[in-house]
Amino acid sequence: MFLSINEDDNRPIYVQIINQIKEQVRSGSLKPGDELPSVREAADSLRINMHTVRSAYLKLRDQGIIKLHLGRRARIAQHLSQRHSNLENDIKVRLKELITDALVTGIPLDELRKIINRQLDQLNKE
Amino acid sequence: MFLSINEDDNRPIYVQIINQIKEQVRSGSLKPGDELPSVREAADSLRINMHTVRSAYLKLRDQGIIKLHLGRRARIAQHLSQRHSNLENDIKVRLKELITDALVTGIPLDELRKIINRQLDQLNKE
DNA sequence: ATAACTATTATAGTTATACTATAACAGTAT
DNA sequence: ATACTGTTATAGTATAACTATAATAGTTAT
Repeated sequence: MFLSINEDDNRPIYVQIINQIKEQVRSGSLKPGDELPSVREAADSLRINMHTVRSAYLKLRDQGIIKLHLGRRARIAQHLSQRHSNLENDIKVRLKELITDALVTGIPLDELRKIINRQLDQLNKE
Repeated sequence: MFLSINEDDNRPIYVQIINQIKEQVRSGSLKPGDELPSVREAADSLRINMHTVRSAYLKLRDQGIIKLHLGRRARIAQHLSQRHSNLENDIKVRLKELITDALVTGIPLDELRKIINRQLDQLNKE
């Protein structure tokens, strides 16, 4: 299974699951139509409750990333990337806060620029 | 007063306060040594409880951004920007998630680059 | 010194979030 | 049929994010 829980990560378990699935979608490990593990399967494997997995799946469904159907496993949505202006604005707000945090905690602007470009460039290469 | 609460923002009040103070520090509206409003003053003005303001101040103190002393108002720390590798790593993790979210929700990489550069460039001009 | 401001600490209660646990119900696939 | 699926319901625990009140203690101005 491609899911794991990091005990040192203090974010909620369901958020960690969401992030991991999103990352797999971004990298192409998960493609539209691909099946996700069933909530019971994932829960047993991660030794957590079924409902914790389900809450992650529900959020992903609300974000249009997966599709849920009674009796069938969750699947990656066929048509990802439905853009909403709200989402773009949310990204901008988070970006602004991230930059502020970096600057206030002492990372200089030019170094921040480097860190960002390094991550963006790495995505271009993939 | 330079603090406000956005009802539409679903983040906790104390987080909003933290972000606003950090942004003022970044922009230079608040400089090292400057006094913050007293917890009671801020609480009355925002119509919230003293302890909500205090919890924001405690977090800011833990991040080394403000100093607290019994009987005296909180002040912006003299020596900001104590860099910890943890903080830098935290920034990188948040950045990666932000990029993933942007890509998965349909913002193309080159446009994301533009959005980021626009925000960074704006800071250079200030 | 005392009054009026500060922060700090303690205690208690409310509401919401993030779970865990169990069970029943319903659709799907073999 | 049966063995998977998701869905719904109900209940409980632990923690976070507050609100409320009050007592204690240091600071500052008069």
